[in-house]
Amino acid sequence: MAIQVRILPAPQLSLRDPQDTELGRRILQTSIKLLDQLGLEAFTFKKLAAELGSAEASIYRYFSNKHQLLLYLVSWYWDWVHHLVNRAVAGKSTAAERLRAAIKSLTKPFVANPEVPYIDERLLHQVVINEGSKAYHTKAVDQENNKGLFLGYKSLSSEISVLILEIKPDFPYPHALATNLFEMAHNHPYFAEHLPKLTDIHHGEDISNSLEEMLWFWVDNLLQAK
Amino acid sequence: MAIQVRILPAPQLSLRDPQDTELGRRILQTSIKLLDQLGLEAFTFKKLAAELGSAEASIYRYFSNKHQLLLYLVSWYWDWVHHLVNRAVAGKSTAAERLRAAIKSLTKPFVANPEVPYIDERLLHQVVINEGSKAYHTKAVDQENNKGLFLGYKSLSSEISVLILEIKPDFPYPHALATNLFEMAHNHPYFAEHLPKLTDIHHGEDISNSLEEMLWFWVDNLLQAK
DNA sequence: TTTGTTTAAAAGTATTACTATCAAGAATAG
DNA sequence: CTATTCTTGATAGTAATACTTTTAAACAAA
Repeated sequence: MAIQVRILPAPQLSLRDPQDTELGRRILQTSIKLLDQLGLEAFTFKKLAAELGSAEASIYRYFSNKHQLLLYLVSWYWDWVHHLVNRAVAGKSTAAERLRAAIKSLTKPFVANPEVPYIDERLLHQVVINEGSKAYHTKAVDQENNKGLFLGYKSLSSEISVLILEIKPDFPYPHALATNLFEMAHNHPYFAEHLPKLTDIHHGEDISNSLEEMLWFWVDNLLQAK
Repeated sequence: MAIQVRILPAPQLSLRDPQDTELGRRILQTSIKLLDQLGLEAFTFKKLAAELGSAEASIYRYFSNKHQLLLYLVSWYWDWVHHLVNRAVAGKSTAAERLRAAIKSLTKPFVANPEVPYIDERLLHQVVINEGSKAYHTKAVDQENNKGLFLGYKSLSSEISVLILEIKPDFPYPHALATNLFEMAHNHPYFAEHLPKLTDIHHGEDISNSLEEMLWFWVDNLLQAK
């Protein structure tokens, strides 16, 4: 019996859920590939349609523009990471073990055998590292936030901050620390590759291990505050 | 005698230095205002020209596109903050005092009497908070980095990491901590305003004081690591 | 006075970001 | 099994964007 994971992004994130149709799933799969290759700026629905052997107008039936598609993908990503965190945290008995496991999931948000056939989690992880911050750095943030488009990110952040408070109930900055962990988990691999002067971890082999170590160092020392 | 501060961005950051001409200075002044009002996506050279009562083609003589203009402004910003940090650090006798002063400059990068008449530092600070990360989240990062377009940011980061090592010579992540301070200094005011669930500081009156306090808390605890 | 530089104005091109229409095929309901 | 609805691909069209080019006037420098 194969257990299928299905992430359910809020309906406002698309005109209709692309996961429901063959074309929709191919849009997701191919847009991740193209976003990785071209970057958000050079990515267009026209190029995506060409790659799909489909028509521009067909894509517009799923997403009203490329920003909405990006929001969908980013939101999918955070729901996915949330799922991984939940699974990793499940067995652990102490709060410290749970936080440690959560950090491990954050720094390695993909699995050997992809569970969702039309999403390459490894590639999506790259895309979110490269383009993710553009999802909320826009003039429409407040509107989009009111529509609940950032709930995935916020609810994971909130869950991590609960873990933090379990370890140290009087820690004054649980949300900031949680967010900080996410930001570091994405920024430092990017810096290591492109702007190495800005970090101390090194591009190459086991970057996710040194990243995990660094995040744990942060948590461990900040939670020792008296 | 009036002492004039003049920031000198690398020549590669513009086709010709806008600070040299009246039109150039008006381009800087007005583009900051428009970027703040419209955001990078809706900002165009056409609108800027209209606002200036000038022609689109005239602006293209200074900057080859809006991304280059953004890079120029961001670079100018970091050189400016570097200047403030240098000044703040100057009198202090201990490394801890110097770091504390640097953090203060980071969280309040403007002065009562603007020293550069054609740049509103307060507004530029806002623009860099909102749009700054787009300067390096692009497919051309590596090229642009090789051309030295991010030297302003990197050299300030390097200076702060030296301060960190003066306090604790065996601290394993001086660059990451320095970068982290910059990122937090920009992200958390943004979060406080738009995505308050992601932070613990509050939008309003003395946000820069609570921000300074939080950054110091970070530094102080991380540097206590044994 | 001549020369060079800088600008505003206008016009033109290629691409982007959509919107609308239509016909064929697939799925679905009665 | 037929009528209807839904979905897609194809085509065309529009407005805005991101430039580039040319020209002529203003001005500054030699």
